[in-house]
Amino acid sequence: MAVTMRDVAQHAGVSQRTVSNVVTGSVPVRPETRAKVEASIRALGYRTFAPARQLRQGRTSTVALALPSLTEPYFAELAQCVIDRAAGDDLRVLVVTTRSRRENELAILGGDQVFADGVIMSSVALTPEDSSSRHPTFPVVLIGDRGLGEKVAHVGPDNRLAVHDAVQHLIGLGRHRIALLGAHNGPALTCELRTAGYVDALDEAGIDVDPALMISSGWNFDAGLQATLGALERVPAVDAIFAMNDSAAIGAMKAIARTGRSVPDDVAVAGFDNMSEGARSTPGLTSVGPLPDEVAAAALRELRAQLDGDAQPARYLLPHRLVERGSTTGERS
Amino acid sequence: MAVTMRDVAQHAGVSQRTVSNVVTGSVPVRPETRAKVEASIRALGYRTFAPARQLRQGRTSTVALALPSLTEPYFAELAQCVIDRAAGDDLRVLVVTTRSRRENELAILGGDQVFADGVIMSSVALTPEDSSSRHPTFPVVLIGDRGLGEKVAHVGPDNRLAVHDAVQHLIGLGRHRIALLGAHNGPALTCELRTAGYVDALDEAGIDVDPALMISSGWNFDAGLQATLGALERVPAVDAIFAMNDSAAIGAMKAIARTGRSVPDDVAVAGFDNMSEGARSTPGLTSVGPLPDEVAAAALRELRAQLDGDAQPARYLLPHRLVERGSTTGERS
DNA sequence: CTGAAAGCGCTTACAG
DNA sequence: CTGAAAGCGCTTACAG
Repeated sequence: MAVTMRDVAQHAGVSQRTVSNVVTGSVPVRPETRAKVEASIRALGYRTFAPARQLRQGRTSTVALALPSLTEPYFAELAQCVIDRAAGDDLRVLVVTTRSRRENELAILGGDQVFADGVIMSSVALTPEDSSSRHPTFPVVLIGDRGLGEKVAHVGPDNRLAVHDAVQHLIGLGRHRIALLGAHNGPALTCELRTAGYVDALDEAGIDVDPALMISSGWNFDAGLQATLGALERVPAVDAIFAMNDSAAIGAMKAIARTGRSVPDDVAVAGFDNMSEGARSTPGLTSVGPLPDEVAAAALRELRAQLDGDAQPARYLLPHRLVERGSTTGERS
Repeated sequence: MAVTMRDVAQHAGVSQRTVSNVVTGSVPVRPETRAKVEASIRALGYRTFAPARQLRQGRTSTVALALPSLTEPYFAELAQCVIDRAAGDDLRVLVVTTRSRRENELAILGGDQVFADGVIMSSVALTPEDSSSRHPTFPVVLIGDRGLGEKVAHVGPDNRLAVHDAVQHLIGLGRHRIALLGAHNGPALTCELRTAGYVDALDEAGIDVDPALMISSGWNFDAGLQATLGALERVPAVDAIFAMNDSAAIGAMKAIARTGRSVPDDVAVAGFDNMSEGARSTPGLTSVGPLPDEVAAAALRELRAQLDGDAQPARYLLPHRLVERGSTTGERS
C-alpha cells in the first residue's frame, strides 16, 4: 500500500485518529475538519487497506460460501440470494466451488483455506463417517441434509415431508402412475429422504410402488431430459413425474413436449427447489421446497448467531412451500 | 482469534518464527520440529488469521469479481471460470453483484467497497462520460466494451467483427430475411457495435437492412422468447435470427418451436457468448464470441500484470470463435 | 535450521 | 471533538 492513513493525517494536519474517524464515520467530526481530511484523502488517493482494519477488529466481515458449482442454476440463484442478504449485514461473500467432491468439502471444514469468519456450505458429498471426524474450529453452517453430527449447524428442508406433499398434490389431481425422476442418484441422503417421501405419499393413497417408475437420472436438465425420453418409451402410461429437483423437472417437461405429449394434460410435472426459473418456464413449474432466499436467510442468520457467540449450533428444518403452477394445474401461471 | 501463533510456539517450545515456517512451508523445517509444531497446532486448534498475514504481506490475494447478476447464466458461467482460474493462482474470489446499475459500477471503481487487491468487472452500465471521471487508484480490469478511457484495462471481444462473422455464416446458408433479436436494448455500446456488425454483413452481401427485422428485446431467455413470438407473427417470412446473446437465442428457439416451425429448417438461429448451455440445447446453438473461459483467463492475466506492477493497463480484443451447431447447420451436434 | 525483534496499517481505550 | 500511544497476529530481514 502506497499511501496510508498516517500520510493523510500529516497532509491534513490532523491526527491519525481523526482520519480514522472520518473514514469510518463512527464518531462525529467537525465539518471543516472532515472536509480537510476528505480533501487530503482525494489528493493522495488514499484507500483503506482492509487487512489492517480486519486484524485490528479481529474479524474479516467476510463469509465463505462453498457450493458444488455456479453453473448449476439452483446454486447460482442461491449464491445470489446469499450475496444480497449478506450485503445487508455488511458482509462480503467469498465464493468457493467444490465440484461436489468430498475431499474438497472436507478441506473446507478443515479450515486450511478459509479466509473468512465463517463458512456456509451446501454440502452434497459428505458421508455419515465424516461426522465423526474432527469438527471445524470455526463457525460453519451446512445447507442441505445433515451429514455431520450434532455439533455442526445445519439448515435444510424436511425433504421427506416436502416430497410427500408434492406427490400428494399429484395424486389429488387424479394421477396414479407417478414416476420419480432422479432415483438412485444425487446426494445419497437427500435422495433417500426424497424417495421416502414419494413412497409415503403413494402408501398413504394405497398406490403400489412400481420400481419401473423409479427412474434413475442425474439431477440436472440434461439428465432429466434424457432419462424422461427413455422412461416415456419404456413406460408410456406415466401420467405424472415428480423430479428430484427443478432442473431435472424442466428437462422432463422438454422431453415430454418432444414426444408430442402435453404438460400437464398427458403428464403432470412437479419438481423440488422452488427455483425462480420454474416461474418463468412454460408452463410454469409446480415445485416444492423452501424458497432459495429463505434458505439463504436462514443460513446467514444461523452463521451470525455463531459469530455472535451463541453456544449451540442450531440444526433445524426450514418450512417448505408447495407452489402450484401450470405444469400440474394446467393454468396459465 | 482465540489461539495465536505465539500460543502454538509456547506450547511446542519453539519460536514463533518456527511455527510460521511450518505453517507456510516456505522454509524447510527439521522433521521432528515440524511434527512437534503440528501436534501443538492440532492440540490447540490453531488456524492462521488471514488478515494478519495479509497486512504483513501487503496484499489480500483476493480479487473482487463484479457482475450484473449470478442468475443470468452467462455471468454464472463466467464467474465459475474466474473462480477456477483464480484458484490456480492461489487467489480467492469475492463476488459482488451490481444489478446492472451504473451507480453500483461507479461505487466499485470508486474503491469504497473493495476488499481485494484488484477488481474484475463486467461492466454494462458505464457511460462514455464516466471515462472522464476519476480513475480508480487500484488495479481494475473491465470485461466487455470500453466504457472508460485509455487508463483502465479492458478485455473484450471485437463485437462488430464477431457479429459480422456470425451473420455472414447465416447468409452463407442462403438466409436473407435475418432478424436481429435484441436491437435497441442491452448495454448501449455493446448493442451499437453488434448492430453495426449485423449491418456490415448484410451490406457486404447486398441485402437491404429492414427495420422490421430489428427486433427490440431484452437480452435474456424470457424476453427473447416473447419478442420472437411477436416477430414471427408480424414478419412470418423470417428465415434466420441472430440474437444479441445466447440466452435470448435459446428463448428464440423455444418460441420458434412453439409456433410449430423447425430450427433450422424454417428459421436458423445463432447467438453470442459461446455459453456452454448452447452446446447442450436441442438443437445445439450456433454461437459466436470468445469462450467464457478465455474471457476469464484474459481478465485474470491482465489483472495479474497490473498487480505485478506493469506500467500500462492493456486494452485488447479477444479473438472470437464461430461455433457452428445444429441451430444453423441442421446437424445433430 | 532457529531466535529475538521490528513493523505491516489500522482502531481504540485513555486522556484531554 | 481531537491527540499520542498501544497493540491486533502475522512475516521477515538480521543474526547466529
